[in-house]
Amino acid sequence: MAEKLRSGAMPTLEMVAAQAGVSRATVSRVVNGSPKVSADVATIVQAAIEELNYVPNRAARSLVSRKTQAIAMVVPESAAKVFDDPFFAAVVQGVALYLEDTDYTLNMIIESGAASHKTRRYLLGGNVDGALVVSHHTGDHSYSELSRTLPVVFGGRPLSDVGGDNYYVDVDNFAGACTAVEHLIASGRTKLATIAGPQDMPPGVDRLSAFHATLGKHGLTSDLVEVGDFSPPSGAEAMRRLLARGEPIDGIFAANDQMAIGAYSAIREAGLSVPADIAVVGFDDDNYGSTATPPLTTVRQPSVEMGRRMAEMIVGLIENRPVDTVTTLDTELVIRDSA
Amino acid sequence: MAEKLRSGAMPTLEMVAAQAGVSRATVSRVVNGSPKVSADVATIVQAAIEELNYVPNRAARSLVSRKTQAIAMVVPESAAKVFDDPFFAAVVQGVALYLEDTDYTLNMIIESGAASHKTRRYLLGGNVDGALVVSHHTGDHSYSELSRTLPVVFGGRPLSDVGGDNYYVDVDNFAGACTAVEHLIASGRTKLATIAGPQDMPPGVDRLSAFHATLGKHGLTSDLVEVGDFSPPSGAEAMRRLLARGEPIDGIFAANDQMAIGAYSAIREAGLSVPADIAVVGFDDDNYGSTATPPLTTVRQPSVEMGRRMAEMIVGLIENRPVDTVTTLDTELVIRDSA
DNA sequence: GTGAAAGCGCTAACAG
DNA sequence: CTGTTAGCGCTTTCAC
Repeated sequence: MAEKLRSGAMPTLEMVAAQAGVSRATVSRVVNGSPKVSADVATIVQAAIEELNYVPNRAARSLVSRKTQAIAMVVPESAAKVFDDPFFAAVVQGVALYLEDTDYTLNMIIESGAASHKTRRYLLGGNVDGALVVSHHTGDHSYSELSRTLPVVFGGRPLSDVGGDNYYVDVDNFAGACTAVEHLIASGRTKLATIAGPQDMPPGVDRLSAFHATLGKHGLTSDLVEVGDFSPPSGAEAMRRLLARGEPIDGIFAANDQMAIGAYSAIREAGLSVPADIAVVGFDDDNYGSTATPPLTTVRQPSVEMGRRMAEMIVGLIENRPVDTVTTLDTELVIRDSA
Repeated sequence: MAEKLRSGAMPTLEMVAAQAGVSRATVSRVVNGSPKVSADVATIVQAAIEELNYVPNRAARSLVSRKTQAIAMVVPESAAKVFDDPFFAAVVQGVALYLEDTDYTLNMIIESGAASHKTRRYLLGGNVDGALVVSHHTGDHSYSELSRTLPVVFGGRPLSDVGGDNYYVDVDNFAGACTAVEHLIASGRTKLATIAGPQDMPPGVDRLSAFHATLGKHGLTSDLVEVGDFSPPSGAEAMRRLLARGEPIDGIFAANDQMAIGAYSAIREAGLSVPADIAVVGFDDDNYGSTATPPLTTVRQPSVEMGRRMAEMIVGLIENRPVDTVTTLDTELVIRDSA
């Protein structure tokens, strides 16, 4: 055994066993915290582990346990989007933060267009124990089928939750949008308009219906609705169309901050000012809004928390713990200077 | 062998061998593209692989090859920073995009403060073949020592590159800042000031020295320098201090966009306007600047490309290909409305 | 060119 | 409680 100990390479379980004068099985038990090991032996083994600075080999462990201790995070292809949307970074952060305290590893996969097939192969190839799919804005659940083979948790409500068997965590878009519109009304604005998000995305749909619902609740109505694609330019366009209608507008609810910022410029172009002439409230609370002039009143969504929950959920699923199918997170109105 | 084929589980190399009527060794050779396999046999095997939808088991492969085919991406702890700095998201994206075409997997590790020890353990525990460390703004290379044991590539020049043996890719901060200041001068501004970044971070240092150097080149000088910490509020503070000096200023170069945006508000507070009274140019070209009013003239740094290069570098290092120690990326002046 | 055999480091029955 | 015995799925000499 002396020969083995002298090896400068990474220490193996066997070396620890030799060092501690026990069998590999015992070392394995200690490493895995098995209860059936006498305290003293455990101590000896622990010492040997420390001394040798032993770290279990993941590959070997995976091979036999059929578990990879890895979780994939699939981010939609649209390279540009990941780059422009601070939301993703926040979610990833939440996930990583949660996983930090577990034995799981986070494998990032950014879908590069046509490589979707490759991604599937990877996910189904036994490379990970579970997958997290962020489809927040798109509601695209083309990975739904995967969940039959692999635990999958989505970020954002599926567009069509057929079967209702998808696990996901989402933000309460409807309620959040309601508080936004309520705020506008509470501050005395009555001629409201909205820049809605794409109507094929859950957040787009929910935030718009909340607009109408809240108006209705106060005996108001509005057909001043223009749709954008969540980008700043689209927000500006939508605002111009709204203004072009010639009807009076004193408050606008934009389905996200980026579009709200776009609206700012259109409003200024028209010689109007925020919030004196038109109050604006957005949704998301990303840095587009917080650093704008004037700082944007908006609805904050707990992105980091969302990531954390997704991670918690997938781990629970992997380890066969009971997990709620859907988790809905609350939003919070952040009042700044635009409304 | 019939029994084995009927298994619904993941197909193994052995099953493919049986299906193709060859030995496992041969299948392995085909899978790994070994040249010494007759074309016809290779075809048969390929067919079997297709038919069974075989995907090699990573763990098993790693176990014997001593390679994990995984690369870690270590992002500094400061949770807030990752969230606020679009730069990170872009770099991660670049890395993921490059790796997409390789057989490597990206393991994201966000350092949660004290867990640094855990991270080291993970990196040294043979879990990855190499590591990418993003220390862009901080220049913190506390992982330098690791590179003696594991291939490591840094994002951003080390604060002190002792030994000069660190591999890293960086952006040409000095040259970039020069173009910014040149632009200011070219547009007729002569009373220049700068909001510098922290002087314990390479970008902070380089961008400031470029400011002085460019001024000098044109026979100008300026002691109108205030330091910020790269955040919007710090930019506002710095601008106020600059203004409070009472000396005339008609152009300011901010070491990054976030501080430039902060400066905007301080300038407005003072009843001045951008760019009429004071021209402003930033650095980074993130969405803080592009969506501001007026849109910020700035120096774009190729963040995605930086990630791509880092990935390329680490893979090269892992596979023992000759790799340049340092890669410096060029920047580009983006002229918008603020200067 | 192709097959046989020997593990890689670890866990999991199964005996004692 | 602890040791023995088999492999997990794959690569890789070493013969043929």
